[in-house]
Amino acid sequence: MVTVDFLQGDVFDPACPTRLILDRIGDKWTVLTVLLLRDGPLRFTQLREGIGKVAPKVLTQTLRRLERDGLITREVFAEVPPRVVYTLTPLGRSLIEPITAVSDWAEAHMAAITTAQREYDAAAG
Amino acid sequence: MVTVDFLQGDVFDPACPTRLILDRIGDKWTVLTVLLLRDGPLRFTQLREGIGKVAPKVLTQTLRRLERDGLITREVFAEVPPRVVYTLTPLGRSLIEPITAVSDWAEAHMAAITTAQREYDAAAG
DNA sequence: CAGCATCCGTCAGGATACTG
DNA sequence: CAGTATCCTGACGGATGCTG
Repeated sequence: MVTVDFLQGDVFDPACPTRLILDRIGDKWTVLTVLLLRDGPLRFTQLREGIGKVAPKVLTQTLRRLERDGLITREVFAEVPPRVVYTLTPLGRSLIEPITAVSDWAEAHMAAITTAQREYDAAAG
Repeated sequence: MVTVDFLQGDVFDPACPTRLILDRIGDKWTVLTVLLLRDGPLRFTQLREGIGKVAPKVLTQTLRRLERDGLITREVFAEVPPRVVYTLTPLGRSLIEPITAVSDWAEAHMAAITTAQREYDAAAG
């Protein structure tokens, strides 16, 4: 087993924290949700509309996971009709920075990637 | 549609570069592969053993995708037995930095996340 | 409004066996 | 050695309908 010792922890261990976060980041709506909440708390429907095309079930799953991880809080107001507000915790807010690092990289190198893809596809198929 | 204008590009667009990279990062072996290649070129079997439990088919998929995106190169030596060497391109190498940012965040906040999870699970189930 | 319940399709990922 | 060829499974994501 090769180790990657410039990273603490064993990325190869399925229980590795980095793997956990990578999995979160990898799923379809988590990052988008965090980004949407960046400018302030939002209600369920606002998130739903903000994201575009999410089934409520899926959004709920995403939100529950984020809540469980301590990245957002869920506040229920005992009103009729009910109102539920989701807010980034400081922990959740702090995630924006590494996300942005990835995003910046993506923006910066998108052209190169696209070019590489075109060349690859042209070369063989 | 809410926009997240502190990020260039529309993260909500499925064709968004950030989404593309996020998807790559999200899949199971891409990041590990890049990290393994950090210290120099490796052969197929070395990667296979380094990762631990990957079906050859899956590793091939991962490598092909990385090659197509221009993050690694694939060199075939016409020998018997065949030898194939994978190497990070400068582009691929540059991805290590944002990955590390995420990893560092994960390490730094792992304890907080685990605590949050335990509390959440204890509160309800 | 904010979801839960239910059913369903897809596809990444995996196990296994075989080959240039 | 470095894959390819097959077959298979499960979890994620989605569509729809209903309810406190």
